[in-house]
This record gives sequence, structure tokens and C-alpha cells, in this order.
Amino acid sequence: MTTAKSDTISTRIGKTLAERIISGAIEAGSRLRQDHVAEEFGASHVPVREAFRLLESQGLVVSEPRRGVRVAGFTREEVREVAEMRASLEALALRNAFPHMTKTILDQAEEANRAGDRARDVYAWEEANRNFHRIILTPCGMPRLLKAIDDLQTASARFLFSGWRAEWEAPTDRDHRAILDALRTGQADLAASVLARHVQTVGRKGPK
Amino acid sequence: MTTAKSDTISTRIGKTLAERIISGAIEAGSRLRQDHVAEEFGASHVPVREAFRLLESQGLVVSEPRRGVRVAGFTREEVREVAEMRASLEALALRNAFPHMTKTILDQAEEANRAGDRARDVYAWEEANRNFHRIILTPCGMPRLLKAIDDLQTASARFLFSGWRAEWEAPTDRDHRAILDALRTGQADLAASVLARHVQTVGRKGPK
DNA sequence: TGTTTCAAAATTATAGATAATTTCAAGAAT
DNA sequence: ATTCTTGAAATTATCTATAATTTTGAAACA
Repeated sequence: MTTAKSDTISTRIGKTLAERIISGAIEAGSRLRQDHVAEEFGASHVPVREAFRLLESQGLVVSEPRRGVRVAGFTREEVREVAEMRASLEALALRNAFPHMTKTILDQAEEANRAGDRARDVYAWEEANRNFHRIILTPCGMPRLLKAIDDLQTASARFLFSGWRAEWEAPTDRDHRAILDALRTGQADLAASVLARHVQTVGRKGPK
Repeated sequence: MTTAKSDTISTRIGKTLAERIISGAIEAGSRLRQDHVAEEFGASHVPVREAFRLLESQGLVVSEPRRGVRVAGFTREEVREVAEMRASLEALALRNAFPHMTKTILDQAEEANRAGDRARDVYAWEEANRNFHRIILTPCGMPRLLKAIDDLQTASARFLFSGWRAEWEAPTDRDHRAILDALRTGQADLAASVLARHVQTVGRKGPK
């Protein structure tokens, strides 16, 4: 989506590579060679290495000391792990966001939800879905928590795009509505528990 | 503690700097200048920059584009945030560790707890405390989760060492025993909720 | 045919050098 | 006295070069 020129070369390289990994353009297990990447971006390998470190911190690549980095793979177990972490942290964020929730915010979330309904491919749907979650969680005002959730959502998107799920099915959107209803009627705990369960459904459908 | 020679120069630099930040040897807000650090370690700035990135991913420093990195500060709010994240994630880890819990593991935890009682300074106590948590959580077998918890524990240790709490008080150890008792009697949910509340007490006592 | 050895090629990690940006302090202007 | 320039020093970010390590592939051997 927004490639955004985040000043430094290494972050630009990092973001571009992240997109490719998430979308599946670079497949799991493949090696990323710094010279090749550097040449492609018309840069030297120093910023490339830093980009690799960024990707490593997001869990998108794994780095072995003198053997370079390769795109992280993911097993059924890892998918479940990410889903459980998301469930736990998003529920926490939502409970903390609740006191700061306004009608305006809920309306924005509703609109994001509708955008999801209109989505014609999985990429558009994922963007709308992520927006929905971001909108209702951001008011918690906990930057570290939001960053952690964002990284986990990125990982989830990888699984989604990897084709493990051919359909991105309607039930999820129904969950969204249930969450909004709970928030509108002041039931914070209910909203949080629906959200927690909802997030875990992403990890449900198994691969292979 | 264990400086560990993790092969590459950048990780060694990173670990050393991390220890200094955690222990308070380098105070919050101070700038880290790459040339100076490089000179001290007899290296060039390339590995130093990579070390900075590692520290950034752990939340120990903040980096502004062309202005370098400085040691992350922490407000009352951030302390609370980290505590809540820990509570949430450690409870998750414990619930998942529960099915794999053995008597041997519980005995090791008991021993770590006793080591905490014997500790004569806050550093020794923190190490024992961290061991206790690590021992009971590791069996969950969720590497990403454990890494996230580890980073949060590091942040917690910073707050602890920063002198916000003059005493590291007994109540925490009583919580440890309550957790062990619950685990021994098969009450997983009780253990998890005691752990969650326990972790949050670290963030309770205010600064200033 | 399959395995081992060994040297060339590729690749990573670090160092040294350069360009670009920011910081900081001294002096000018209001 | 305070705010605004301005330029030198410090610092960051990047590039080019070098050293060290790993990978690859072909030849020798069993």
C-alpha cells in the first residue's frame, strides 16, 4: 500500500521487502542476499543489513550468524501462537481503549467494516480488516502495545495471503458487528472476549 | 551477567549496552554516539549501528532519523503499560505451559524462589525472580511469545533498578508460592490469574 | 555409483573513507 | 537582554574497499 518514503534508505528497503514477504511475492525459506538486494535498490549493503535487522525484529526473517538471512517459515503451531498472542493483546488494548471510545470512532469502525464487505480481493479485505482493528484499539493510547499488535497482525496477514484459507469468509464480519454492538451498549468485557475469540478464528483453518 | 560471546560483534556490543541501560549505568535520555561506542569497543560504526537496531527493537533506545539514538525514558504510564502487557502474556504462556508441567519443573521453580529469598541485593533478586518466571513459562513451547515476554521483563528490570522501589519487598515471593501451590493442585486458571495480578504489582509503586 | 577432498566463487561481516545533516556557539541585529 | 543569523565542529548515513567465512562444484578416490 503506502510505500511511504520514511526518510532513511534502510527503512524504505525494509518496508518494501516486508510487503513482498507478507504478500507472498518472496516465499518462505528463500535466502535474501544483501548484495543482490543492494543492487536492486541502487544502494550498498550497509542499509540493506539494517533493513534485515528491522525485518528480523518483526519476525519476518531469521538470521543465522555468518550465513545470512532467509524468509521465516511458519508452521501450524506458529500460526496458532500468533493468533493467541493477538487475542490476548487485542483484548487488553480494547479494554483500555473502551473508556476513550467515542461515537465518531465507532462510526469510523463501522465504515471500515463496510469497506471490508465491499472488498473484491483478499488484499483489499485484509486492509479494511486491519483498519477496523486499528480504529477500535488505537484509543487505548499504549504505543508499545499497539506496536506489538501491529507486528502480530502483519504475521497474520502473511498466513492469510499464503493461501491457507481460500476464502476469507463472512463470519469474521459478523464478529465485527458483534464487537461494535457491545461497545455501543457499554459492554466492554463482552466486546473484549468476542474480539479475543474472533482473532483466534484466523488461526483456526489449518494448512497443508 | 553472562556476557556470552554471541559470535558477531554487533550482538556483543548490543548485549553490553543493554546491560548498561538496564542496570542504569547509562541513564535515560542520554545520547549514544556511534563513533564513541565504536571506539570504545575497538570496532567501526557498522556493527554499532546494528547493535542500536537491536536495542531499538527491545524498546531500550529510541532512534530519530538523522539525529541518532538516545536511551528510552519511561513515564509512569509506560511502566503500567509494560506491566499490563506482561500480565496478559505471562498468563497466556502459563495456561499453555500447564499441560506440560512436571514435578521436576515445579521443584526447579521452588529452588529459584528460594534463591530469591536468599538474595542480598536487588540485582541478585531480579535474576532469581526472572528465573522463576522463565522456568514456569518455558514449557509452553511458544518461542515468539517467550521472546516477547523476555523483552518486557527486561523493561521491567529497568524500572526496578531505577530506584523507583527502594525495597523489592516480600509480598512478591508470597505470590510465587501461591502460583506454585495452584500449579501443584492442578488449578491452571487460578495460577494464571494470580500470576497476572502478581506481575502488575511491579508497576504499581509510582516514581518521583 | 556414491563419497570425500579441495580450491574457486559467492557471500557475509567489518573497516575505512566520504557526503550530508545537525548541533552549537559566537556575533549581529532588534 | 533577547532573538536571529551564520559558520565551524560534530555526528549521522551512506558508499567503496577489504578480510573472513561459507557455499559450490568438479575431480579424485573408494
